Amino acid sequence: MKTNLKIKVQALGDPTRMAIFERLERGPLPVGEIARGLPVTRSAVSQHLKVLKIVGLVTSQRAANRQIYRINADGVAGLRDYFDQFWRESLQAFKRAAESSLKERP
Amino acid sequence: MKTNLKIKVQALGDPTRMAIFERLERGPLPVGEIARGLPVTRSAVSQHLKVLKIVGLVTSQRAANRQIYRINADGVAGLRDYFDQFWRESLQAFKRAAESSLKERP
DNA sequence: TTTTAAGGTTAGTCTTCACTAACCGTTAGT
DNA sequence: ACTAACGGTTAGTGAAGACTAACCTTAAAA
Repeated sequence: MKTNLKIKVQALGDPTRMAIFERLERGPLPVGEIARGLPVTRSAVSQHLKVLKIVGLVTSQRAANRQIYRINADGVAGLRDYFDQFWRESLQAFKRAAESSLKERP
Repeated sequence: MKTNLKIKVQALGDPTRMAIFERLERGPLPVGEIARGLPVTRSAVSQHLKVLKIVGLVTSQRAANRQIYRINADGVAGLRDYFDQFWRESLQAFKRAAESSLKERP
């Protein structure tokens, strides 16, 4: 599942998609509601939601006429875990580097 | 500092930049070493490193001829914290939604 | 001093992709 | 059945930016 992480980051790399993503943080919303307040057309929002859904950052569920989108918490957890792991690894690398440079000039 | 988060994600949204970023996970490297093994020229790598540096994901330090790049752990921690916070918030929103729908059909 | 290697910068090209407009299907209300 | 609202899809366009090539500076080695 590590492969998916890159395309998730890639998906959020677009500012509009990031804005949509943040709009869903507080709870599920229909497409029209998401589009309201964004400086792009509903069509653009729809396309972005499609991408976010494909990469696993949101899910959708229809209620009659409406399509309700919500955050996929598991997808977000994956991102957090990735950066947490990355952070740990780079910190460890930093320690190793500090120790070896300490040996060079004791 | 929350503003920086978006441009950090935006920076990592580019696959090549992500590859460079991951290349530095295990420890600091000079530019040439980073470029080695990547399917782009050293010039491209240099430009990408400039972006990563501006957004605060890497730092650089010169050693004689070479420019050594390393991960900025604080920058990564910011990303992790953001997604962790986002994850918590969306989970909470999910619980709220589940509870209210429970009241509707008891 | 000349040479070699390392890295940053710039100009220009080319590809990617975000966006709009127009259209279609679907559902609920009249 | 007709209408209105909600969403998804497509084609075409435009702009952002990733990339290369050429050039520059700097530092160490010859």
